[in-house]
Amino acid sequence: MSEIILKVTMMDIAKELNINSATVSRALSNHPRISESTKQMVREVAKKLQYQLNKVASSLRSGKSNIIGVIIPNAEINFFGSVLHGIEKIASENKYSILIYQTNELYWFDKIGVQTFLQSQVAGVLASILKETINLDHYSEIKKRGVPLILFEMAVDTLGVSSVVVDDYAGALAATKHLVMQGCKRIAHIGGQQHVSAFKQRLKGYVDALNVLGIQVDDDLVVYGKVSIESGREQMKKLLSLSIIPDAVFSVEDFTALGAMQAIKAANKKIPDDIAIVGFANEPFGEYITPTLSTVNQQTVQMGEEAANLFFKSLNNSDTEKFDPFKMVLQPELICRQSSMKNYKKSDST
Amino acid sequence: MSEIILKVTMMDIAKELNINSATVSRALSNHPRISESTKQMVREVAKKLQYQLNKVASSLRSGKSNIIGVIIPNAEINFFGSVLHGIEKIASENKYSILIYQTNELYWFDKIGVQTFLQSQVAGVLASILKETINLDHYSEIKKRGVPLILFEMAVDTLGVSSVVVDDYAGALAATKHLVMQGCKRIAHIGGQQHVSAFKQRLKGYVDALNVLGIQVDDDLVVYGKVSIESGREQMKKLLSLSIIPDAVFSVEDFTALGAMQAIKAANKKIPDDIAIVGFANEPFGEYITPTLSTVNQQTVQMGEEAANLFFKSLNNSDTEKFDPFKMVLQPELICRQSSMKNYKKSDST
DNA sequence: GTGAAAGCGCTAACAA
DNA sequence: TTGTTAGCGCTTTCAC
Repeated sequence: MSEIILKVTMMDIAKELNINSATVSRALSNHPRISESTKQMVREVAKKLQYQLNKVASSLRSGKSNIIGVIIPNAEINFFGSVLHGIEKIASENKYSILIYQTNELYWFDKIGVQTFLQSQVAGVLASILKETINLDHYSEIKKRGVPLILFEMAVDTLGVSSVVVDDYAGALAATKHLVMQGCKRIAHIGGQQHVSAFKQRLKGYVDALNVLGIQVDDDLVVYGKVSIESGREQMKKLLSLSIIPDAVFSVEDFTALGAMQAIKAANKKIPDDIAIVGFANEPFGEYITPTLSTVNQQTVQMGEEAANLFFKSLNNSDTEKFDPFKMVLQPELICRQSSMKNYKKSDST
Repeated sequence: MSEIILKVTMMDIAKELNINSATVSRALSNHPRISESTKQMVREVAKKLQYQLNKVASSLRSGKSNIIGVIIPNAEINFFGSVLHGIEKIASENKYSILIYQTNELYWFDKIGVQTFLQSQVAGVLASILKETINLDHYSEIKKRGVPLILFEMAVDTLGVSSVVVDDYAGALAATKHLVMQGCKRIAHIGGQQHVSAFKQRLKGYVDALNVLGIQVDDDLVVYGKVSIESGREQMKKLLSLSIIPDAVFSVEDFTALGAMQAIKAANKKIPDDIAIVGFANEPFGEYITPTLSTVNQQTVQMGEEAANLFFKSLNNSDTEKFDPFKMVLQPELICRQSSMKNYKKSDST
């Protein structure tokens, strides 16, 4: 149990077999010009001595590493845990490891994270950049040093790097159309901070859906708040105080939708019969509340997978030619649950 | 924008200043016996040339790395995202980076993860071992190679390593006592798979709480299922079919509790008036369902932080003396919400 | 098909 | 206070 395994190197294997350490290296990496018999012997001794490759030395010598750096705001947030899962899955399949760094949405941390990754000689960086971005110099430094950079969740066109984002506009369009199809006539929108482009796109989708379907957009029915339960509650109260209240709400985000639902219930209105509601983000709780919340799924795991895939593609292409930045836009999925289904079958869900 | 930063080494700085690269190394690491003026000059040139330390070379030479490997089942699961957040926070504060690996609860992945970490020369490994563990040889190999190993969520006494766990017994005790204090007389328990020690401890806490308070444990009121909504629903139906139904349920886990709540509602019983209920895990949804779910908080972020702290402690102590394995037991926190508060104030929560 | 030798970029022991 | 030298463990020319 407590015996200690000493450091064993290729040199040790070479000595044991009276061969050169270069041959050992070649044998272990399955070099074509090494005889099967030698490979066999080397593998046996390696196993006997419990040899483990020293990736640090290997990486230094070859100038290549198989580590990808991932920058996220916070691993505790469901969205990023999911993306991380997707990234690690693909990386793992390609025998790459994942180094993570949390920015906590702070510029300073973000900058240190990038620097640490660069010093660690990562093969690439996958990052979700800050919502409030002042300065992107540290990101262009990644590019300048020849390290592939892929963005997810947010795209920054000026950086000239590939990115994976979800089509917020299409999601909002689908959600709003769905409410119209349910027979809703006065559809309100609780919007988010308009300097966040995703929230702006969702507003645009809402407006365009109504326009396309020949419904006049009523400015009174569009209110703005932050992404929080409290804010949703407040904004909904405003909507409920209108002379003619809405019969549906498309909310920019699930937590805001939750707050709105609380306000609707407090006003003794029925969901979805009096007011139908659709959120955005597919937060896990939506499936468990009463009524269950219709929402838009952002394909988070797929986002991570595609970001990782883009990285591996850029690895292969960089050998031959310049790899053009590619913006991958994932199509979100409308999830219709009780909160927006006027004729839903009552179930025993909570 | 598109200019390229060439690889610049300590040698480049040394040449520029006509000094030795060893002096550069010492200056940059703030060695005490280097003059302030030299340090100043070196730092200036380093900045001018946009020098970045090559941690791979540094690590190979010094034999030390500042990377910690973290093994978790799945980053998508809330619990582990939280723990990861805690670990990364402490690691980051100590200028360490985090390499992650997901096992997906598969032995084979687990083994590969450990091997990858060892090859990457990590300074330590923090791991949540598999629920169903057959073979722990790869974990004892970590120890044999002199790499500190800390377990979280699950402890394995035979491995002789430090661990951070939550006191399941105390949590169950508190939850059950709370139900008694609410005036409940017939308290049922929906248990989990009894080969999982955490679930066993929760059953024990339930039994002991009743015993201590002089309440006879009724075997009919203890049922077992898996950790899932469906299972909770099924087990609750069993309890509801008893000739005298329970007036409270302590459920082994929040999802099971959610299923139970659905079954109670389907049977047209009121929560908590007819049947009060407490879960375990503090899943986010508990705050948002109707009624809000009382539960036991497992201190996940703190678990990660303490695991990382234990690692850093073992780093310091290993220099002087053998570091004794230490089992840190976190005290869980009972969160009383509507589902168990017989006299709760009606609020507008959803 | 294998060996010899050099060197990736850094740090640490030993000199001076 | 700084320089010299060696070498961490590996891979990769260039030989043969």
